[in-house]
Amino acid sequence: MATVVSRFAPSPTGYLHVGGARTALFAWLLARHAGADGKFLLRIEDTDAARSTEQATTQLLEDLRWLGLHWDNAELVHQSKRKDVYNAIIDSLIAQNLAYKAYDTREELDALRKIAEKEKRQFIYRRREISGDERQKFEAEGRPAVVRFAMPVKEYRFHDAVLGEIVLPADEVQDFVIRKEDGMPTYHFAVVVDDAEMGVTHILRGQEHTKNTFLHIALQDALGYARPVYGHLSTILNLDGSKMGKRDRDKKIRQAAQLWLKNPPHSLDALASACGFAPPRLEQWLKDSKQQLDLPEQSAVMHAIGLAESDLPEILVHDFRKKGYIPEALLNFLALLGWNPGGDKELMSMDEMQKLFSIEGIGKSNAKFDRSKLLAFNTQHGERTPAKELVPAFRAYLEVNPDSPLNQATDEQLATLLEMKKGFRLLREVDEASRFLFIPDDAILYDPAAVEKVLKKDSAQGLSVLRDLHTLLVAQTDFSHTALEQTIQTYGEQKQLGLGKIAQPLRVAVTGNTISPPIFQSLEMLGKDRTLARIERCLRTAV
RNA sequence: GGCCCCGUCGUCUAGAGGCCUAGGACACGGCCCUUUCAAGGCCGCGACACGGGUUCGAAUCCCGUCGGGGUCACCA
Repeated sequence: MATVVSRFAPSPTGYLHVGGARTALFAWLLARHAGADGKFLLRIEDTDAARSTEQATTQLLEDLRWLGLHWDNAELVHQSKRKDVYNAIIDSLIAQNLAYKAYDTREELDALRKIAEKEKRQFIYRRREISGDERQKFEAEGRPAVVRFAMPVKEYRFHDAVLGEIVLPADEVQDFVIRKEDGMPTYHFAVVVDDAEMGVTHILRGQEHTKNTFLHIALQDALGYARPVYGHLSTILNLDGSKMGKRDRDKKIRQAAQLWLKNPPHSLDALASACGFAPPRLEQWLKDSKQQLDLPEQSAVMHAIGLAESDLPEILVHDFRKKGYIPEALLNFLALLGWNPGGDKELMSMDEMQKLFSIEGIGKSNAKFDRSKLLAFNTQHGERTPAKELVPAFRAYLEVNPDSPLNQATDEQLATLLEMKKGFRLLREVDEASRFLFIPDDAILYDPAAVEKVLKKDSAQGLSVLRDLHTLLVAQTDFSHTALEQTIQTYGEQKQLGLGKIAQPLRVAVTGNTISPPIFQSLEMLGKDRTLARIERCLRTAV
């Protein structure tokens, strides 16, 4: 089998979002499919100092680890640290006259673009000869310059592994910037050099890069690099057809904030002080849909206007983790957005996906992200995976939900909980449904509607059942769920009561609510003392 | 707007000229099971964007129309 070296090369501007996750997954799958001959590399594209942050890199790695998309290069490649490498190559390109310094100011370029636009033609940048005098003058006055690659004017074509033959006619060829004024290479230059140096053979990336590929192959030709296999992936869209982006969360918060300001009327200053913002900053954000808040700012605003995390669309990998998705399920779902192994196969383990993956199976058309299908996938993965194996995912969930009392639980307990709630849709459901087991007895809050319906109605039949049960359970020595069920079954037969009439009062007494994991197992886990304590407290205080 | 890509149920898709009165999954509706919530079982609803060709025969090939996406940076 031929060697496959694929890579994922994100720019660190925040948490990983699902589109990026899918790109990473495909590249990972491609490498893993090749087994021992495959490598998956990770590189950080941080040539844009203004947008890249250290923190974002950390988050990115964390997300990738959570997904289980492990990379094979021990040492992470940061483009920002390779400036000298790039510049040496750029200088040699200049020496060979394959690249040149261009002194146009941004204003000049803008003006040229405007003119082109007015004349309804495309702006094409080609080398503009300047006299030696002029050059000297520019250099003397220290006029800033970029370096452009002198792209040979000819037709370019390449075979895209997913899209097929792609052509760029010669009249669209132009000289593009490879070194910015600040001395950093542009993305186009850095990718080409790094992919070559890292020995990358397969590049899977978003469709927005399709046309960039011509620039990259021109550079490869000039530098004598081999041309890797390219495959451009379709875009993931929202259900309404809009592009699924990190901004969607921001958008939702902005809408909610505007609504909050309107009815009932609140002042901008009130909101600003509630979330600790300077009013002008807040106002700007509210008006300008291009502005974005960072994560802490978002939660400050959400807190101020009473918007819950669960009201926001999940976009970032982190959101899905926090919500209680299992990484394998997310990955399985993502994989099927634009790829399928052919036939009816849908539910797959990571191993199966690795085995079945191929570039040929990648589709060309955009896919809409349907969360309800993802939810179903999560449910099915949860169901088919043994509870024990789900514990790490549950832990990872709890890690980002530090407020959950389940953080106190042992792994064994978590496994039991998972087992009890088999059929759960989200880990969050297991969490929320089990919290009653990990809070103090006197912290149970009785839902008034539940008390009314289950305990008080029908001349307080529920209450009298509860008193009977208390007596029975005091005498109960074996508190295993099977023994408990036995006892209560017998009681029901004697009283001619269906299990519902007995289980529900018990549920309310122990959990405060009408919804819980299976009741007998819950009682077993709670233990005799706490069960009795809760029944007593309920009889005493709930009515 | 120029250029590039795409177009099968509401959604993800199977389909590579006859196997298609178009298959699966999710969602939705109904029924069943049930100690709650789920899960599960069964049944149902539901698509080849449109118009022309080519062919004995087209969801599959060609052309056009329409629709969607991408891209036109010293951002990646």
